Amino acid sequence: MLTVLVIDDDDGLRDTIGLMLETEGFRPVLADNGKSGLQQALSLRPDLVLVDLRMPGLSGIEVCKQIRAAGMKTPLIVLSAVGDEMDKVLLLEIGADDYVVKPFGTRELLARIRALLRRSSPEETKSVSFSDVEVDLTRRVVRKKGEELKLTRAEYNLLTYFLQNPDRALTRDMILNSVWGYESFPNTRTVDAHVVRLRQKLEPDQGTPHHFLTVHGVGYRFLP
Amino acid sequence: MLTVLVIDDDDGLRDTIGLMLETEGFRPVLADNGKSGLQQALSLRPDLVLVDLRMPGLSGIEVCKQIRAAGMKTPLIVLSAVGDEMDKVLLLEIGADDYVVKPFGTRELLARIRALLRRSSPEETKSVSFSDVEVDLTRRVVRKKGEELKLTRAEYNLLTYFLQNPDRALTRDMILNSVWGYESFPNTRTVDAHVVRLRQKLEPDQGTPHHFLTVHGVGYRFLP
DNA sequence: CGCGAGTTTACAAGATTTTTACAATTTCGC
DNA sequence: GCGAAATTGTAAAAATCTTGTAAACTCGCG
Repeated sequence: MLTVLVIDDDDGLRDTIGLMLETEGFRPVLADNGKSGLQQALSLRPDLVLVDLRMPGLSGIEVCKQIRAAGMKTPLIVLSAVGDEMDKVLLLEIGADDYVVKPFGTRELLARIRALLRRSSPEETKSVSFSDVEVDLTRRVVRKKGEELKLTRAEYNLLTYFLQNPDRALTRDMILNSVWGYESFPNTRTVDAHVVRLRQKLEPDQGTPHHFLTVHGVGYRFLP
Repeated sequence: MLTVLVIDDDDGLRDTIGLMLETEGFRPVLADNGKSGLQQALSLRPDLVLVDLRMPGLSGIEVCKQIRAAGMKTPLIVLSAVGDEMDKVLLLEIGADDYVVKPFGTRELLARIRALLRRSSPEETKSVSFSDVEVDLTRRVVRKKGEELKLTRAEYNLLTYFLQNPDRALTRDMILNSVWGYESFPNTRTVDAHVVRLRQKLEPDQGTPHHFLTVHGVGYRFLP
């Protein structure tokens, strides 16, 4: 019998899912916050984890990351609310395998659980691409026209941030906060310096950016 | 008549397998938990053992290890649930010979049992290799160009962790968590120290790593 | 005690990040 | 359109961070 860990602070939803899993032949284990959920994930080693993205305390993002940081490869489904920005890149960044947007039917959730369990055994390589650039999220390697090229940590982080926010005007402050975090306070010009290097390394047409566009007076916009 | 020991906590499955074995001309012996299964394995000396990986109490992993620790060479098949990470290295680490993913058909299980009995008579050595390095998982010995070299316990554990996670960017924390476990909290630089020694002992081209690559700002990546 | 394995420390070498300075470009009032 | 002011591009210098490595240290054990 397969154990499914459900981490969600919404009591009603958590119980609903638990009941559904039980009737469908799974063994549900419930956690009502990120901290205890993470502990159970690590000690229990469940066959699959469902985790709510938005929780007080330890967020779903953190839970996912730490589960992966502990070396566990357990299939992981994120439950996200409607407004949440949820894309493939963020998903892979935090190590999740799939996501379901609330509100969802139990049928849909079940289908995704089964699908994930079915395909989770063979190791998939996870990558996203745009134009002639391919970003391999598990290897942390970037290829342009198939040939591997080296990005530094900041460049790589910036790139994945752009990938997570395609076609949106992003201020330098937004970028700094998201990519550099709240701890460090670099000059906003730092962003420019790194964008320059991304362009040098990734733009197909040197001299005229096609992907990393500048939004004058604001910041940048990434166009896949 | 060949005796087959079945260790599984799932009553239905255990009985199904038992029945199947009986009709196929084997003598099945059933155990519903790891502890009694291990005892029976040691006292009964069966010709083959089927063991469920995930059981309360003594897990299948432990059962396998202890059977091997007791010096028994009995063929051993692991029954694993879908989500379980099950690769050649782990399999050999714990001393199992084959595995079947649940749910499985009795035909498939039977075929594997027969195949294993057929080839289990001649002593097989179990190893994985990369470049000119050969890792003998049963003997816990590493050879480079055929010549045996000594790895310490930590070095060996780190190496097998790399072997289990080829071609993936691994953070120092992931490595620490998986190789050193949650109990001890060594400095992350400890990882570096051990990687250095693995490189010194295993890299063919001293000075430029071909297998133990560093991912600057992140950790390491092992390339077989 | 002395040994061996494992861990930490220290520091040099190297890589990356940030800042800086100046050139190029864009914006905007006229 | 013109020119000043603001903004951005860019390369190179400066500051910081990371890693490789060896040596020092710790710990358990015969």
